[in-house]
Amino acid sequence: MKKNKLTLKGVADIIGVSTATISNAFNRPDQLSAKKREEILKKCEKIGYHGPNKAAQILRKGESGIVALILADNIEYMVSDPVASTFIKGVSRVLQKQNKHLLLFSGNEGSIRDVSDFVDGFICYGAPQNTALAQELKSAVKPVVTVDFDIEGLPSVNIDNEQAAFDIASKALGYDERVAILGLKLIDSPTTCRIYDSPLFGAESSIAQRRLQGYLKAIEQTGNHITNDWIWHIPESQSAYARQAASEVLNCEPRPTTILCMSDIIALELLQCAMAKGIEVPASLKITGFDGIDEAARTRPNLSTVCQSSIAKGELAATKLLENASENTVMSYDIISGETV
Amino acid sequence: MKKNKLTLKGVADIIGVSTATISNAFNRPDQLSAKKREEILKKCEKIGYHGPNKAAQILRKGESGIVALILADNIEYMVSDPVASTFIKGVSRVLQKQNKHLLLFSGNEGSIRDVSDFVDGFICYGAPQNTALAQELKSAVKPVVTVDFDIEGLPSVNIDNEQAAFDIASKALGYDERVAILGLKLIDSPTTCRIYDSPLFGAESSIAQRRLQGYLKAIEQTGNHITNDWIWHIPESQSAYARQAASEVLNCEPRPTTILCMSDIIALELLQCAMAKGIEVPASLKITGFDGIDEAARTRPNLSTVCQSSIAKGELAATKLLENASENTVMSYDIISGETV
DNA sequence: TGGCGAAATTTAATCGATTAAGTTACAACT
DNA sequence: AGTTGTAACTTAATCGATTAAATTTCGCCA
Repeated sequence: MKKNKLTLKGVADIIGVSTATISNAFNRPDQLSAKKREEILKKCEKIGYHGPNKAAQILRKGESGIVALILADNIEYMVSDPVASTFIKGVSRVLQKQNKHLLLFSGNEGSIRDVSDFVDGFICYGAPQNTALAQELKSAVKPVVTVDFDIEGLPSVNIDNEQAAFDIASKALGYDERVAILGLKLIDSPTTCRIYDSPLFGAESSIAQRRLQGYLKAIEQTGNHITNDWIWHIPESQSAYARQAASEVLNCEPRPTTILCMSDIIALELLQCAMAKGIEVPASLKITGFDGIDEAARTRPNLSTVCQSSIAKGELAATKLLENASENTVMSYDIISGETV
Repeated sequence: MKKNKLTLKGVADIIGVSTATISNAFNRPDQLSAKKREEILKKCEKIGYHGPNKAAQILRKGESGIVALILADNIEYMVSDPVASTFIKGVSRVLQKQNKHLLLFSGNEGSIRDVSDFVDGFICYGAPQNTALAQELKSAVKPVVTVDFDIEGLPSVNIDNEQAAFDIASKALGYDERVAILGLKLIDSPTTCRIYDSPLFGAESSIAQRRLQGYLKAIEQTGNHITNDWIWHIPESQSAYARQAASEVLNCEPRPTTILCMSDIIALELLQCAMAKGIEVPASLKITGFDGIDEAARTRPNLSTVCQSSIAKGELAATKLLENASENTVMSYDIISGETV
């Protein structure tokens, strides 16, 4: 932790050229002769000047090479969720390749203005819980790419959640089913519960709403029906929250014959509960998941689910941001025919 | 994405006071009357000036509120490893509480000088693979805290890896054992292999070396012995890498009676391979892990391992950095008596 | 009313660069 | 030789703040 007080000015004095020339040697090779450039760089190396101060560059150039990844839920949860962390992987892979840096930002705390002055843009993963954030994104000074939700006017990366939900549900549903749904973030409640008549969550249309629409459509088209008290709200895609819903839904009398889950984590937890109770899957209970996490393919029986590539999503989001693209992208997905339907 | 061209100077002109006063209103309440301060803040709010530009502050004040977390392996791997991501959780929890921001930095690429000018400090998690990084940390201009390894002169957070390894191995070892070790990052090789006579990895003493010392000591003290060809090197704590080593070690003739694994991920993979082969654990094969990840407690049989709190480690590392502490901290660990020894 | 000290506010230097515009040097051409 | 064009550098304004030091204001008391 030693102090090096070398500045462009100082170095310029030592070497005997102007600050502009040194700056150009580092940033704009075409502005000086290759020979002088070599010479300058070599001398800088020798006296221990490792290039222009980054903080000053950020101020002057207005760009830092830092991209903020806003995790709509808190960071704590996100890094342990397989889907989210795979997404982060994708983002970081692209950023690294382009020599950019990744700042992790919690959507549930603080304002993006805290960092807006020194980041080059935002990737927001997942629909914001607090509407203030959505508002801030809308009026952000720096470019924004949204993922897994939409905000009017901002470029986004999504799959067609409604269609995907419709597809997987259609695959599962027979003619005369009792259907339940284990939904993710459907309403504004921090605890697992049935939704009954609660208003659906979020002004901005979220993946939860889209998936729900898809499910409902499939249920209707297959001639089945469902009431709100057989729709559960789970606040986060974690086993602990899912367990409670799983237990409740499996205790219903009569028991559902098909349960549509809005994430694999939820579905796997449900599957485990069902097996512990000796319920045969899929013979007397069909289960569908959503996401296509690795673990879903490894379990026995393996899960029927919608597989989307989180890593590709991350890569695409980062690429769009860096390229300042403005259109929305709808990615493809795969319906996995597992052993649970 | 609209442009707001408000600067301190502009605001000062509008409101009719000096730039210093506005700056003080935001940063140093004691420098002006409470009344005027209120008035200024209110007016700023009205004209849409949300406080001093952060980029300029970073340059002027020399602090940004950004902490860089260097992941010695690449980010990609780290966010999916349960131990590392739990650590990140701990770090982010503390930073968030103090209104600091988290920058994720890959240890295997680029120089920390790329960010040194605009971060307030570094937390380096895990021993650097490239020695250049170790060198850079040593001479870093900003504060550094190392975790799970040591660099002379820098504050660190560790458990006593040698003692812990000794403890867990001692628990497993009987009098007349055939012992094998599945080691993590023992040598400088990107593939899984036996170490034979390869030189051990890393100039800086790493957790791998310490754990190995602990194992060897326990092996010796219990009157057993081991040769290098029964020590495996696994480059990263991932199932895929572990699988190969597990398969090899279980095919040895005669088969080891005790296998010491340097991570839970490795141990769990080994356990699974063993069970698939119909080997009875612990009756004919004892297994120990390291780390104490949640999953290790949930498997059947549950794993005998060393449990260290990654979240506490993360919190402590962040706290030390923010407090500019300079001493080393040795954290405690628990020996988990599972069903695999 | 004048004087004094503390509080409030302003002045101006500084943080460390980038870059448009201006200057100098020099080779090439008529 | 004189002109011209281009390459190579330098000058100086600017990015948007912070803060020590200087100045002004003001309350209070003799």
